[in-house]
Amino acid sequence: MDVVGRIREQWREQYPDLDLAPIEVIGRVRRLAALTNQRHDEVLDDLRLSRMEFEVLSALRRAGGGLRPSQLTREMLSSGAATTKRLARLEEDGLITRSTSVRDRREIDVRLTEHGRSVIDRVFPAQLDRERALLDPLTDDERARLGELLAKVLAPMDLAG
Amino acid sequence: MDVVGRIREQWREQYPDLDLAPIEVIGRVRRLAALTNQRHDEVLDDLRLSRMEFEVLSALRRAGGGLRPSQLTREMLSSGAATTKRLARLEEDGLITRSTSVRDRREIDVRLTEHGRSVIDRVFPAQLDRERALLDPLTDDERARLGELLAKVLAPMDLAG
DNA sequence: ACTAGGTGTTTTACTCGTGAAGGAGTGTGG
DNA sequence: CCACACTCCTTCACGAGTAAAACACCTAGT
Repeated sequence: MDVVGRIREQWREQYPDLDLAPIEVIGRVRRLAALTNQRHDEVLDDLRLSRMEFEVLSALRRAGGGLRPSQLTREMLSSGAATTKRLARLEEDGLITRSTSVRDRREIDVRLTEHGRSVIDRVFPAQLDRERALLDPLTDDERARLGELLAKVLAPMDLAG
Repeated sequence: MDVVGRIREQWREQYPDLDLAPIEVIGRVRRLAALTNQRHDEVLDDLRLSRMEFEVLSALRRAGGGLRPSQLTREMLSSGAATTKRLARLEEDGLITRSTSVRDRREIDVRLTEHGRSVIDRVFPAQLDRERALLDPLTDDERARLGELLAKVLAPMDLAG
């Protein structure tokens, strides 16, 4: 039995009449996220890059072109203030540029620099390998099934909030 | 297609030759954890209780008796310093007591007060209902299968560290 | 008994996130 | 045209987390 299974056992002893089934999913999702975040951080620490800075570079890289801070904020499920700080730091490190849009001068166009792009092109595949290794215990079919089931839970939540 | 599916599409356009399958699982796990944490927080905000304080009370409640700070730290995957701060606040609010152990005076025995216990006995079932609602899109079989698959990924990680 | 080393908790100094207020820019109805 | 409402981004004040050092205590070898 895994850690979450033992936790559920403990709860069952305390609350024998409660339906504790949701723990099996939600508890594991939260714990798995915490652990994968830790692993992610270990790799990035060596590169003097925080996980959230990595997220910014990733969002820019996969968008293919420039993004505005408000778009980045939406992608990252965090506050606008956090985005400003991350961008300031990434700009100082020469990984991105910020330029005010000509058509609407409230808007900022955030873009990867040459250097920023080369960093993310190096780091992203390495992170992907790391993630693939975590899924080694699953067969390809199981991995696909797991992805489907997660999508089924996630889809309505993303619509709602 | 859900948000993570669209993100994978974007990556595929940028890196057509990379195996992006891990995103389907890891990306969804992380996003789902972030969203469920947000929901959790909403409920707790009304009660002037932070999510991490709730985690402390939960760990104590399901343990059935007293725990030491180091045990709580392990349960919560966070630093010892964080545990100290949370316990200080919970003690001030009258939800727990801290007493130094007699046999080994380095150790602290953390226990729920009457009040702390009544708070968690009220809040925990409510959170469980909330979590059950999130899993409504799944049949019972799907929920069970999802739990199993997550356990399969989680078990080796928990052993490792 | 003394001390060297180990363990359990707290303190310190710092980073990073947040909500709310602020500043700058756009645009619309009178 | 101009004031008012709205949007986008940033700044501010603060709360919470962390790593590392400090502190308190125990224990085993001499």
